[in-house]
Order: sequence, then structure tokens, then C-alpha cells
Amino acid sequence: MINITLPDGTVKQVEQGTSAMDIAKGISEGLARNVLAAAVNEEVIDANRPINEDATLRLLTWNDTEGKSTMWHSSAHLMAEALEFYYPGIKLAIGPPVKNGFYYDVDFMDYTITEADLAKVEQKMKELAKQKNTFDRQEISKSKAIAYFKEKDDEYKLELLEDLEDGSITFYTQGNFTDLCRGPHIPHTGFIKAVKLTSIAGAYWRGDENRKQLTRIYGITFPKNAELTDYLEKVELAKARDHRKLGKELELFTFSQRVGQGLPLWLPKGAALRERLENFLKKAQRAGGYDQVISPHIGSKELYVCSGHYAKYGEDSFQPINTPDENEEFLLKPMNCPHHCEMFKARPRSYKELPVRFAEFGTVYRYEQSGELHGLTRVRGFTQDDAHIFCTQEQLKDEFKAVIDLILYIFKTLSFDNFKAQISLRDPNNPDKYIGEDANWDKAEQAIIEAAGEKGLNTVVEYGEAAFYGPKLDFMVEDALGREWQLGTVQVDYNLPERFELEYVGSDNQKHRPIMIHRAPFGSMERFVAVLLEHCAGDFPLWLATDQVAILPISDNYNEYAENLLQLLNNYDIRGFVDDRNEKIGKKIRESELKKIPFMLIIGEQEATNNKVSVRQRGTGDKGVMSVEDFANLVNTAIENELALND
RNA sequence: GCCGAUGUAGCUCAGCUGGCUAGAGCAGCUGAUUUGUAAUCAGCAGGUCGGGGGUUCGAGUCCCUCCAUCGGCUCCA
Repeated sequence: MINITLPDGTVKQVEQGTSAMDIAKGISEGLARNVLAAAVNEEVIDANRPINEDATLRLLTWNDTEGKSTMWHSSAHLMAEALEFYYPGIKLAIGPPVKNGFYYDVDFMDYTITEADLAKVEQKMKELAKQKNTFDRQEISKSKAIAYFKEKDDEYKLELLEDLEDGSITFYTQGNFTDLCRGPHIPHTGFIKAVKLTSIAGAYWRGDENRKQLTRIYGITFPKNAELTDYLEKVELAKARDHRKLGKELELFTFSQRVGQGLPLWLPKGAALRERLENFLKKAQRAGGYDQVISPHIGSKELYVCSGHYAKYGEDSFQPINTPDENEEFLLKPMNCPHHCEMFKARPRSYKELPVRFAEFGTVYRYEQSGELHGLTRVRGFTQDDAHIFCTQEQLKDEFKAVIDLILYIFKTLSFDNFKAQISLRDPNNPDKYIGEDANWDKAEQAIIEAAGEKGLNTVVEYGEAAFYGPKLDFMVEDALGREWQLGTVQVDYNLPERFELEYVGSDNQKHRPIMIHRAPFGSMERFVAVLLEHCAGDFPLWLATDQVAILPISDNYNEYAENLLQLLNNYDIRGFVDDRNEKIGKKIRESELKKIPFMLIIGEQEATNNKVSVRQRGTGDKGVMSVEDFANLVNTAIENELALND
């Protein structure tokens, strides 16, 4: 007999070799019908595998993320089976579960498959699912596994097998389909009730653009049809908050083929929004001891040769601009750091003035691959809320922590609660990607890890995500469709100070090399506005709203009173406009709501006579009649609350 | 850059298997209406159907090519 400990602490004694499914049946048949897999000692395995020793057990259902991914993994196998039915002889690469569903990478050989073909594959999957075929696990020797895939002529599986140890190789079979797979899988295909194949994309074998491009088919499955319907509705709702759609509707920005792809045009309302964000950050930076600087949009090629950027990115950048004079070459500024280094060098520096903090809303230009461009989140010309801090080794950690505080303040003010703090370190397997001394890298990585730890940040570490000149702490936020974007970033750099031979005179009257911190709390104005737009679905907080109030006269008899009101409100620093069109009040209200204006003032006979305003709030409706002063206080108090640091 | 898809008026869309002067709603303009918490009515104007080339008696519709956009991959100083 063995002891099985359940999550609630109860211990069940069962025969050795009992499966999680047997235990589930012992608890209730209903539960057993929902068990997709099992976490035995926190290792996720097939629910029908025997348990041979004392263990903790969690029965995994659709409500567990592991349950979902097990189902999606099995769904990838099911899709592969359906694909082999229609396209015999195709070669299968890998088919894992992902965040929302699964995919399978397939070499379709001479077949062509388009999105129109997906419907029949879906149908086949449903048909196969109904057969309730079990997923049968089989341990197999490496030589037999190789023989199987040689027979099948699948070079991808054979390549995967090269990396696997004999004795650890398993096959899973359901229906007519057998795949090399570690598992686990759901008990049988019947759990899959709803199927949606979402898209076809190209994907390089093993993520390497020099290798063959395979066809990736994405899909998602559910245990109930209703859940699929819900999911599709959610996706539609998410699309409604897409910043590209909202940006157009709210007239914040636009693009023009004639101007060029990836080059955003900020319209008046968008420019005003940006300005408010910039002023907000500038104020916080002034308090933090930063000095604003300004540098030009181009720089001599020599500058970037010195910084090392030219060697790294020169070929893949906008190419140098040549002047009428020979041998003069300038590059569009791809980053601000080299300029700031030259500013630091403008005169000798004393330890007494460190840290020096140069801040600049610096517009930079990068030649992003055309397929990479994406709304405002990935563009070719963008403005970084950049700053470079030059400090001593002793000051590094405190400076780093102050930057983290600044970023958290901004995120908090804008209610970005769901961010991920990612520490990006070197890829230990790929040291050639990076420049600079190993010792400096070690120091810099250590400083980031410590500072993040001391600030109590909940971080994840990603190896290989560092910049080529130094490690980073990045703040990632998801967009409406769940894609992650890097916003705020802090980077420690020992490299540029070396390359630019930056120096300060210490208290010992000796020359020392400062350390540099690159940081951008927003990341870039473009990407930040994009993510902010999707975050608030265009309902900006009051302090950021383009127009905070729409004054809506009931007829043009009250236009004059409305204009006077606007003047009054302007004196209270409240932004707004009078909708003096010859339209009915219902229409004016509707349009103000659609334009997401936070407050509406309805002005008619009563208000004009009593010198009052009738207040309507976006989304919530009529707030009653009040004096102009009371309304102004209402607005300004709300703004103060939005901007208050409440910790 | 690569794979797949899409591109019709400022916006959202219709236009069947190629066949008369390409339609609608909203927005715009003109006029009427003077209005009380999510769309007043009427009229007018607006499109080289993304660009170029081809097939055809005839192309928004079929083919080629380029451009842009969308979903991914790769990349992201």
C-alpha cells in the first residue's frame, strides 16, 4: 500500500500501481469525468499511469493551467492525425501547447494549404475526437524510435531524437497516429468537444531563420462548445481595444504610405496627450535630480563606430547620409547614449557632481524589418524618454533603485498592475554576441539582481535577452491580445564609459571611470501610448483626457452662456469645448460618450437662469445640477487623486 | 526579410460564378428644425475599386508584379 496526499491534506491509502484516474473515480465519478491529467509530486503525468510510491497528488482539470495545456498538447496530436488523413506523407516537426491553444509545425512538402482548408481539418478533428481514442504511452528504445521515423522519412523527428537519451524516449499513440512525445496527454480524445483552427503562419525549424521554414497551424480547443463561443467573443472584444483602431477613432495618430511605413504621424490630440505624459515625467525627473538635455537627430558615423553600435548594427540600419563634401557620413540617430557620453565629456568632471543625470525625449530611427512593424508598438521612428546616469560604483545600486521607484510610480499612476519585471542576462552559450569584459558583465548583472531584490520586485530571469553591451531590467506589459511588450527598461553599462573614455576626478585626485545607467520608464512614447490606450480602452484618466468636459447647449440660445462657462473652466485649468452644433441634445451626448469625454455639461434654460451646470459623467450618467465652482472642484479633486502618490 | 491573408468613398461595409453610367449607412456640405441626458428631417457632393502590367469583345471580379496593412516566424541598440 502507498500513501497519496491530496491538496486538502487528506491521505488516501491505495494499492501500489493505482492510477490518479482510479483515485479520482474513488472520490466521485463526476470528478473522474473531468480529470485531464495528474500532478504527482508536482510532476504532470498521464492520469492513467500507475503511481508506485508515496506521493502528493493534484487531479488536474480544465480549471488548472496544467490541465489546459495537457488538453492542448493532446489537441496538437489530434490535429496532426487529421492533417495526415488529408495530406499523407507530410513531415511533422513539433506541436506544443501555448498560452492560448496549441500549434503544430509541419513540412507540407508539395502540398499547399490555405486558411480555407482549415474547416475540413477541424471537422476531421471533431470526428476523430468523438471516437474517444485513448492516448497510449509506450516506452521505446532509441534505435527503434529512429527506425520508426526513418521509415516515415521524417528528418525533423530524427533530429529531435539525436538530442534524446536512450531509455527516456516515449511514443504516444491515439487512433491512427503515433508521435514522439514526452507527454503527458489526456485520457482520450473525447474530452475535446470544440475545435477552432485559428491561423496559418510560417515558422523556421528550430527558430532559425537560416533553416527551412515550416508551416505552423495554430488552434485552440475546449471541453465545451460554449467555452469556444465565449473565447471567440472575448477575442472580438479585445480587438475593440486595439490601439490602432482607437488611435484612428480618437484621432490620436495616423500613418501614411507616402510618408513611409513605421513612421507615425501624431495628430493634434495625440500630440497633446504625449505632451501631458512628457510633462508628467519631466516633473518627476526634476524631483529626481535629472537635467534635461537636447541632442540632434543625426550624428557622425564616427560617433557610432566609437560606441560600437556601427559594428553591431551598421549594415542593418538606415544607411549613412552623405554630404556634398566627400568623406562625410552621418547616421540617423539610433540611440541617444553616445551623444550623452559626449556631453559628459564636455568638461572635466568631479566626483562631487556625480551622479550626473542627463534626460532627453530623444527621437531615434531604427530600420526595423518590414514584417516587424506593428501599429505604434514597433515603428521606425520613435521617441525614447531616455536618460543616462553617470555615477560611481558605490552609487550604482542606489541609483538603480531610484530608477525602479520612478518606473513603479509611473506604472502605479496609470494603474499598470499586470506588469512583468524581467531581468535579462547574457546567453551563456553565446558569448560572442556581447561586447565588454566578463568581469564587468558579472558586476553589472549582480547589481541588477540585487537592486531588484531589495526593491522587492517579483522578477523572472531570461538568459540571452540582454542587450549586446549590458544586462537589463525590463518591465513588460501585455496588450489587448495578450502580446507582451517591453516598456520601461533599466540597463547597467560598463562598456560605453570605456569606449568613450569617460572620466571623473575622485577625492583621491585620481581619474576614475564612471558607470553608466541607461533608463527609459516609458520605453518609448509610441509604445507607451499604444499600451496605455489598450489598457484603458481609450477611457483615459481625467488628467490625460484630451477634452475633460464637453459643454452641450440644448439649443443655440444657450451658446453664449456655454462659451462663458468654458472660459470659467479654463481658468480652473479644465480642458473642454462647446458643442454648439445645431443638433439635438441626445445626439451631442451620444457623440461625447463615443469620444470618451469624461464629463458632459448639459446647458439649457434652467442652468442659464440659475447660473448652474447639469453634470453627466461618461459611462455612469446624470450626476445632478451644481455650481460651476463645485464642478471645477469635483474635477480637480479627482485629478489630484489620480496623481497622488499613495504609498 | 520569410509564410499566410487582406486592400472598394474620410470611416464601416455590400457588389453572385467577369457583363449596362460601382451601391448603402455614418462622417462632410446646403437647407429646414430651436431641441432636456446615447442618433431630427430633406437635398447635395464624394470612388482612376492600393499602384503598375497582362488575359479578354469586356476586369472591382481572373493572372503577374510592386506597395501597404493584418496574423505569425525571425529580429528588436
